[in-house]
Formats: sequence, structure tokens, C-alpha cells
Amino acid sequence: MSKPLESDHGAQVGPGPAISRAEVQLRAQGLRLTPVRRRTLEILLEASGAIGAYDVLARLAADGFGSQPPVAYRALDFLVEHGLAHRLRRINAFTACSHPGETHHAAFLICRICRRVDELHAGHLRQMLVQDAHAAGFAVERTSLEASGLCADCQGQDVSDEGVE
Amino acid sequence: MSKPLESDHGAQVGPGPAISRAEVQLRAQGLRLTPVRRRTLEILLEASGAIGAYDVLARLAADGFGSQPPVAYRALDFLVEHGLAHRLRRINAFTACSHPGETHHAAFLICRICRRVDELHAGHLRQMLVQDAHAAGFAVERTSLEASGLCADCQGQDVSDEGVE
DNA sequence: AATTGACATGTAATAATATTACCATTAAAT
DNA sequence: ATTTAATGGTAATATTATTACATGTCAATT
Ligand SMILES: [Zn+2]
Ligand SMILES: [Zn+2]
Ligand SMILES: [Zn+2]
Ligand SMILES: [Zn+2]
Repeated sequence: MSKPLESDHGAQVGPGPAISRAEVQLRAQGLRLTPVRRRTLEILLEASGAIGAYDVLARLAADGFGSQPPVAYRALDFLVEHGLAHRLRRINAFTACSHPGETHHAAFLICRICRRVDELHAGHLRQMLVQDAHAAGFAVERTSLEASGLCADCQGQDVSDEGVE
Repeated sequence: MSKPLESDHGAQVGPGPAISRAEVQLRAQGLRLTPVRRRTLEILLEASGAIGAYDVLARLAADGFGSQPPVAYRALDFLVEHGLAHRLRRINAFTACSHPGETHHAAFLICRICRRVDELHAGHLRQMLVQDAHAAGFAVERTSLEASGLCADCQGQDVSDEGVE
């Protein structure tokens, strides 16, 4: 209902390059990076790691956007749908895409301590899976290729993985 | 109409071979296939496809076991932990392992229509991912390799995949 | 300018999935 | 028999996600 005021989240210097590029890319497809969507993308980009839909929602609400789950899920789904973000099923969270614009299939390395995500190009992995599936008579539509473990920074913290999946 | 000596979940004829093997395997590891766990495994084996924890729970409760979520989650976690079942993160569901006993890394082909699951051996896929991760300084602990799409039976039913992930 | 229609946003309510905490019971070990 | 660890039960709560419906925005057409 309310029109969000000038965002103070480092906005004085204008939108980051990632945001600008996203806008250009979307306009070229006849799509719009509306305020909620733009702010949602900013939130993902500002985050140090993957974040959950409800974390995104809380930030959106704090910025004057709607406070009900569909507000966040719609924006997140839009970004995922159009290649600007990814959904991580292992941890029910979202992260900004590292290679927006490029058509790509990715695999994700998710640190279980800091939740930072590294996005690998995984066209070859996916292709193998698609072919194995095809040999089994299965027509692949979507894939999830995700690993959890420890990022370089978090290794050597001797944190047990007992009970972690 | 009914075969009087055969019970509804096949109990009169003794446990299925999968159950017997599971029991042997667990005992060899000093673990127990308790009644809830056994019934949970049976439920997964009887299911035609992946099923959710709450579906499992409802069946357990109907058989006289506890009716609260931890009853199902504990049994499912135990089975997953010991290689008798798998958790499918794309659809928040569980399925009996097709290759119990064998140490293996699998990829899963999940039909979005009938929810049947095909389990592929994916040691090579996983190894590639682990190596790519290692090259990026990431130490993999767990992986999820899942695809959704259409199984052989469900192809040709011209069911749109719009809005499906 | 008014009408239309597609898209976008907002809310309330509810559904679906999962965990924590605590206690009782049972099986194993001493 | 006593102790201990593992298991199972329940209540309460947390977390994640969807449905349904009303309102608002905007650009194309009349
Ligand atoms: Zn990406
Ligand atoms: Zn880390
Ligand atoms: Zn398996
Ligand atoms: Zn199918």
C-alpha cells in the first residue's frame, strides 16, 4: 500500500551493476523489474549466503512492502524463473545467480556453517544425468545438483558433521 | 473375494525379502529394525512412489503407532541414515532404497505425475561434482542429485509442465 | 477520456513440512 | 538387580509454502 521511500541500502550511488544488468535483461524480454522484485534481488545480492523466503519477507516488510508470504514467494519465484536467482532445495533457501544472463545449468556448493553458496557450471554433469535418465526412459525437465559441506573459509573449524545432512 | 490367510499388508506370508535383508544387514551393524522402523520401511516399499512424512505418519498411526510427527521422522531418518531409504529434497518426500546394503551414491529421477522414483547409480556423477568442488576449495559432505520430469509410463500424456519446477 | 484486460501487489487464512522439549518405556550391559 | 542407553510417545511450536480473493497499476484500444 505504501510507496517505499528512497531506499537507503547503499542506494546513494545508484543501483549496483548487477541490478542494472538485470533490468536491461528483463526489459529485453518484455519483463519488468518492479520495486518489490528489484528490492528482492538487492536483498539476495546483499546477503552473504543463501537466505530463506521468510528472511527476505522480513526485509521487504521492513522496507514498506507487503508482509505476507506471497509477497516474497512471488518475487523470488519470478527471479528464479528468469534466471536471476536460484532456489536451493537442500536448505529451503534462495541465492542470487552468479551468472545472470547466461543460459546455464549450475551445481551448488552450500556451506553448512556460513551458508555461502558457490555456483559451478554444471552443463556436463547435467548432460550426463539427462543421458543416463534417457537411457532409463525418463525425460528430464528439471534438475537439482547440490552439495553441502564446508567452504574454504569454514574448513579447519573442526565442527562435527554429526547429524547433519 | 478375499484370500483369508493373506493379510492386508502381506504379513501372514512373512516379511518380504527386502525386509528380511534389511533386518540382517542392521543386526550385523548392531542396529535394530524395531516395529516402527520395520513398518515404516514396509510402508515405503508398498508405496508406488515417493511419499511424504505425514503420509507415512498417518499409516503408522492407523497401525497403532504414535501419531505425532517425530514418530515418522525418527523412523525415516533412521532408515535414511542407514541406507535403507532416501530423502528427496525436491519434493520433500521419502522412498525406499533400490539397492540397500550396497554402499552407493545415487541420483534420483522423480516423475512429477506419478511420483515414482528411479534410482540411478551415480558414483561417477558424484565424483565429478566432488572433484569440481575440491578444485574450488570446497569439501563436499553430502550431495543431492535429483531430476524431475516424466517417467516412461507418464510420457505422452501431454500434461503441461507450466508452473512446475 | 474512458474502457478494457493483463499483470502486479496486498491481505487473510490455511496447508504442509519439520523440530524441540520432555517424559515413559524398553532393551542392553554391568 | 541395577544401571544405562536407546527407543517411542506426546504436546507444543517452528518453519516453509500455498490458496483464495480483493485491490491497484498500467498500457493498449475504443
Ligand atoms: Zn546461476
Ligand atoms: Zn563457510
Ligand atoms: Zn539407494
Ligand atoms: Zn510417472
